[in-house]
Order: sequence, then C-alpha cells, then structure tokens
Amino acid sequence: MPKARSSLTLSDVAREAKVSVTTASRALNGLAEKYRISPSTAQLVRESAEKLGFRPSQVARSLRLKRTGLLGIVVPDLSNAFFSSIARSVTVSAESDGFSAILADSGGEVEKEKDLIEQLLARSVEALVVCPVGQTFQHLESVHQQGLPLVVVDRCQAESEMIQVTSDHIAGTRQAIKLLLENGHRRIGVLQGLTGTLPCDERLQAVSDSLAAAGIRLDSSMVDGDRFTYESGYRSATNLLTRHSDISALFAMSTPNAFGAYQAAIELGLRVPEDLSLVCFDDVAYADFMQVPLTTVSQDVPELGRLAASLVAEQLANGNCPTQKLHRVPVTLHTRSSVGKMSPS
Amino acid sequence: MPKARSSLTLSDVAREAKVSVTTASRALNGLAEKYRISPSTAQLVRESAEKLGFRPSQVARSLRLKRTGLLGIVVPDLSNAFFSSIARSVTVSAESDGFSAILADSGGEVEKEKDLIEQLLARSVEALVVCPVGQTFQHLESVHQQGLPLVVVDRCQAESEMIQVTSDHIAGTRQAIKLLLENGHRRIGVLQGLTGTLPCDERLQAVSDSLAAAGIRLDSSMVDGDRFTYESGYRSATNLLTRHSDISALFAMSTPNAFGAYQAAIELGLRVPEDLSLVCFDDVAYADFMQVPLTTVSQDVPELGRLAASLVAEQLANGNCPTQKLHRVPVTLHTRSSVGKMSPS
DNA sequence: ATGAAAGCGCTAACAT
DNA sequence: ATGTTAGCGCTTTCAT
Repeated sequence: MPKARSSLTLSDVAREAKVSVTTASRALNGLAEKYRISPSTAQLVRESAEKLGFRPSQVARSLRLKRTGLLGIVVPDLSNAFFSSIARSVTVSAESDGFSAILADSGGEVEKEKDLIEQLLARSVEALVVCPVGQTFQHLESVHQQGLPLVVVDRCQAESEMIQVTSDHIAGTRQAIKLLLENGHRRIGVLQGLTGTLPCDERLQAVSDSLAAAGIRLDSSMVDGDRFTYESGYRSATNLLTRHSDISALFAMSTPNAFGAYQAAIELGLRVPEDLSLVCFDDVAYADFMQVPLTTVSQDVPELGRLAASLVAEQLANGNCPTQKLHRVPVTLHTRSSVGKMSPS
Repeated sequence: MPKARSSLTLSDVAREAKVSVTTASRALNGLAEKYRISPSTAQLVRESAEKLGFRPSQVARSLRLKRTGLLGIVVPDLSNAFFSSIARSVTVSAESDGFSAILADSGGEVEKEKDLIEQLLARSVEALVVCPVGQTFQHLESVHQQGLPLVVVDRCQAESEMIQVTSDHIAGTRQAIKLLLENGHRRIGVLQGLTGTLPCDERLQAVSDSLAAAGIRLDSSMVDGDRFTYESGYRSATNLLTRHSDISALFAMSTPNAFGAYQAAIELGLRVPEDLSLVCFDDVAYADFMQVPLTTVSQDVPELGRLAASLVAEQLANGNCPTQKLHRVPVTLHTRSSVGKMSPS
C-alpha cells in the first residue's frame, strides 16, 4: 500500500502512465467512455495512480470547478445534546451526498456567529445550516438574499423568506397546559428560556392562550427566567414559588430549567408531584430512571436535523428554493410522573 | 452593507482602486509597510474592498499557499455526548487558532472511518483528530508516518508512535473495585464494552488485577457483554445474574451498560443497592436526580478534547512531534448511592 | 513605491 | 482516441 507524502500531482500520474494530464484526468474521473479513451489506456492510468498513491487535490478541483463540496453548520453549543444531534443528522446526510461538513460553534454569541458565517462563506461552502443564537437575523437574511442555500433550524425568525425548520412549539405547549388543566391546576408558573427567541416566545404565547381559553389570565408575575439553563430554572423557580405560594404547577421551557426547578422545589420543602407538578419541553436521557420521571414535551430532534439536511439537499439539487418556507416538526407529550392531580382544597 | 453575490475577485478590487492586483493583495494582507505601499494607496484599496464587499477566496489562497487552515475530526457518533464534547473542545480551539474544523461521523464503522480519512486528506486538512472505532489502526499509523499531525483520542493503540490521548482507565477501575471490595463485595461481575478496544481491555485487566491482589480470581464466566450500549448492558447483566445468583456487585464499563443492568436487576426482582451494587465508568447528566444515584468513575471529557487540541496546535506550530506519545487524563470517582455494604451472611 | 507575470493542481474547450 | 492550452483567484518572485 504505497502512500507517499502526497504532494503528487496529476502530471506525476500522467508521466508514469506516459499520457497527457488531460487523458489522466479523464480516465480517473470516469470520463474514459465519453472521450473514447481506449480501455487499456484508462486501465493503465488507474494503475499508475494506484501505484503512486495519487490523491487528487480537492483544493485545486474546487478552484477549477467552482464547487467545493463543502457545507457549513453553525450551532450555539456543540456539547448540548440538542445541537449535536442536529449536527449529526446534517453531517451524516452531507457525507452521503458526497459533501463534507465544516462545523462551527458560536458559543451562543451573535458576533461570533456572524464571524463564523463570514469565514464559511470565504471558504465557499455551498450551503449553510444554522442554528442561530436567535436574537438577530440580518446577517442570515443577507446570506439568503445572496442566493446561497441556507436552512435555519430551531430559533427561527417569524417573518422571513428563509427556509426554516423548527418544532411545533404551540401544539406542544397546548398539550402540556391541557394536561395540567385536566389535573385541576389553575395557578401555573412559567419558567422561560432565552427571551426574544421564537421557541421561547411562541411557547409563552401558547401558555397564555391556552390558559385564557380556560378563563385564566397569565399574569406576568407568573413568568420568570431568561435562559434555557439549569441556573435560570433554579433561580426563576425559586422566585416564582417564593412570590406565589399558591402555584401548583410549573411549565419549564427546557429540561435543564425543569431540573433547576426541581432542585428549588426540594429546597423549599415541596414534593413533586404531590405539592408541585412539573412539565417541561425537551427530554432527558434515562428519564424513566429519574427519582421523579419527568413529564415532557419532547422534540423530534433527529427529524429536525434530517429535514434540514433534506431541504439543503433539495436546494443543492434543484438550485431552486422550496416553496414552503417555515417547516414545523411535530412534538410528542411523554406522560410520566411529574404531574399530579390537584388535591381538592 | 453592500454584499453582492460574491464572485468578486481581487482584480475587481484592484480595478476599483486603480492599482495592480499585486498591490491590492499586499494592501489587504497587511503587507503595505513591508512593501512600502503609500498609506493613501493602502487605504484606498481597503475602502474599495469594503465598498464592493470583497471576500478573498480561501480556495484560491489554499491552492497558492499550500495551507488550507482546515482540521479534520472523525468520531464514531456525534450524537453521543462523549464524542460531541470532544468535538466541541477541538472545534472551538481550532476556531481560535484560525482553523476551521471538518467534522466527520464514522458511525462506528472502520471502513467508513478509513474512507472519511481519505476524503479529509484529499481536502488537504493540516491536522487530524480521530476517535477511532478502535479495532484497527493501520490506516492511522500510515497517516502518522506521512508526517501529518495526528492525535488519536480515547480508543488508543497500545504500542504506537502516534500521539494519543485517553483516560487513566486503570487507575479509575482500581478505585471502583477498591470501593466494592471495601464494601465487602467478593463476587463481582463485569459488564464489558466493545472488546478489542483499549479502554475495554485495560479496564478488564485492571479489574482482574485488583481482584487478584485481594486474592480473588476473576473467572471468565463473570464477564459478559460486547458493546458500550444499553442493550449490551441489559443482556450481559441478565446473563450474569441468572448464571451466578451469588453476584453482589456489577462493574459496568459505560453508563448505558449500567442502566441496562439496572433494568435487568429490576426485572429479576433485585434492588439496587440492597441486593446488588453497581459502579460504572463515565457519567450521566443529572445523576443526582436518579432513582438510585449512580456511583461512577467519570472521565474528564472536556480535558481529553482540550489536550488533543493543544497537542494538535503544538505540532502545527512547531512542526515537530511532541516527545510524549501516550497521554493519560485522570478520572474521578463519584461516590453516590448505587454501591451498598455487603450484608454479612 | 508599484506592476507584470508565473504558477499552485486541476478541468475543459479546442485542436488534431 | 489523445494532446495543447487557457484559465479558476490568489501570492510572490523579479523587474522597474
């Protein structure tokens, strides 16, 4: 298996096979028939390439063909299971289409995100999948207007011509609140995630609407939190439960939020679900093995990724933009034990 | 913010500024002083570039400079938190060094892994971080011999000149077994992960040695399993516990293995830790909120990634290979509740 | 202080 | 059926 420190070029192969670079190129690219290169010559070229351990330079190819076969993915935090799962779907799908994925981690900072996208464009990626930080979209719109295939995942922009994929936050929230209402809860607190993002805003609105439909007004003092983190959940739950001793249920916008709330509840001497019910968006690994298995609205994360990947592939193949702009992926309510019946008082 | 569909080239900028491409290139690359370009000209070039929204082609640059600023990362499963965490560390560190990371998912298949590495080499990545499937290393050795900076993470190759990073599996296992022995356990079963990989082999050997030091022989009938998965854990635990009713503790090589075992125990009517103790390698999110908080030997995954990244950076900077080949990252025993004292019988 | 021209490795007209 | 040659967009000698 001869594998010399490859700075071998096509002309090395051509020389070895005693043909021109053109012929070598054609033979190696499977264009032998098209250019009626004699089978023996083609074979000879292939053998020479093999023998020398020739590996065509994708860089040179990219420059010449103006196609890099590169796809960019930007996520706020690759160590977060939600985003790494999306990254995986997209990466794997890209690989199977002969693309390579450049992955970039914005660390949740908009400026970094802009920066990374610039870098990716400079590298001539042919498409972009972005899970934006979600509070500003101008730079993304601009990419889209330049005609580069772009798919936005999760933190969408409500009014936009961009192709976007996100969960059905409204339907999910409705199911969760419905469950709470059916169990007799009337005083329901909301643990918010990152405000100003579509998932957060839609969920909050849906809570408000669902409650309103049941004749309950969601007071803003019943809403707290500002991140999808454990800490935010802990803080906001502590605030809410301290402020309103009559809260009987909490709707958390993420699993970390819910665990923060759970911890807060314990510290306040509240039992789940006896004294406090808890529902949350997203899901945990091994939920069934938890002290109190959480009732969750779980997103179909792999499907978000798959859909994003296929929307990219479609644009790459057809060159045109899919007509449907905003894609919603259904969510599923997993009823476990963290929601209890409100004891009649 | 003018951002035309960038197929703008340097010569467009040069024309706009009424200078040669040479001067344009120099001005934009901060070589104005070196080539004594008049400040006004340099400024003019920069403004023209800005005005046109010029973005230099990294592809052309790469071809000319023979430096791509690309780094390849290959992992078996990006949706696995262990690997995504490593991918994150490496990606972030690469970004801060001005590199971009191409991420590839081998799906745990050696052939795919080989394939992906070939592709990455064809793309002229300047360095490679690989979490190999771990059962064959020839292709990696070959890359290393070609002189390309390469760091192998996690599933190392015992005898090798490659730069490798992995946890201190032996020390970790010893601590776990020591804890079990101190609690009076003598009949200890082992739930194996993927056999033939260094983490699995070293851990098994360390169990055997630790037991031997206490005068206990590890019979091969006390070892079962072949994957780091939940299913493997479930199956092997069921086998072991059925075969040997006197087993009082299980050492699991991964958290999924441990949860599989936990499920198996429940189904066999065994309580943890009263009837069966459980320790495992790796860690779970929210371990403290589990029904039975697991005692674990947890790896410092971010550190594995950071170390790998810095070893890559070192090679890239110095051009030479670090002298220390195999790097061990310490692990930590997290004592929680899944290990109980053996009741004197 | 600035430019002309060569060339990185490859593909594709355009010959022959 | 095969070869010559012109570039892709950039950097860099080598001139001036």
